[in-house]
Amino acid sequence: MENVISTEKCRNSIKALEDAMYVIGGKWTLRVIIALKDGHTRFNDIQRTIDGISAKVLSSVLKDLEENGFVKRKVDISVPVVVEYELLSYAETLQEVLSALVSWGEMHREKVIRKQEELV
Amino acid sequence: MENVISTEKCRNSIKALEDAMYVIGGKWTLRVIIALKDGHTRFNDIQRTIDGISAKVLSSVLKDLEENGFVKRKVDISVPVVVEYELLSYAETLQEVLSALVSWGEMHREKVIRKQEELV
DNA sequence: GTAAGTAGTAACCTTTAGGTTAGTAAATGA
DNA sequence: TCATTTACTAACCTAAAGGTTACTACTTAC
Repeated sequence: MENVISTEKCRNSIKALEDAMYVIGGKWTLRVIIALKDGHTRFNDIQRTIDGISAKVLSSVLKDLEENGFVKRKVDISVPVVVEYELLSYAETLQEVLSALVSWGEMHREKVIRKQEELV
Repeated sequence: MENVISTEKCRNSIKALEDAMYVIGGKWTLRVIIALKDGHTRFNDIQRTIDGISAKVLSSVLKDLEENGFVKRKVDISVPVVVEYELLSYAETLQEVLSALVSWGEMHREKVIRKQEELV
């Protein structure tokens, strides 16, 4: 019985992990979120901040972010139309994931550099 | 000056993030690490625990994990040959990332379910 | 004698995320 | 007047991750 419960817990964790990776695992997803956090709210502005992203990809990432409740798309019907992407508070729930990834990445990079230096 | 420093910090964080995603962002990478953590050390054993993974993919994931210092491949030259994959202590550095992803995924799933219920 | 298990690899195919190019329509700047 | 900016989209293409099938050579179990 104990066992059944623990394996089910385990399965749930794995599902959760896969869900998380599905939502934020894209090549550009987190970078777009960061650009929005840094105050870039408009399409071309975001595209300019993120080196290498194409309009097509940015557009689809923004749509996904909207669907997942991270972002609100606000259209100001003026001439010309102004579209603004607003980061919603739900995006803040990613903070822990984000900082865990960044600090692990920094640590890993240092390790890789140390290893390279040893080889010289 | 202030600005130069902060934008460089920012660029570094982004690099770190991308490095991290590059290393652990594969479809199966974290699942293999979890299987190893759960005490599955042999090839076919790991493959059986991870539903859907093919031998080819498992083989390449294990090679990557070895290269990145997460895993040691130990061959016991007996008849038949026994190969064991040992999780190294470096894999423990992923703990924070792993639990952040799992708990975020669980939270997100609950949110999605709540949303679906509202629509009924 | 044969089926299944050991730890994979080779060769091939498919899917899909992402990249590229071109174009919209209206407005502003040089 | 011509180029540029706005916020995209359509159509197409590429690369790479991953999937499938078949096979190795040896051993044990039935």
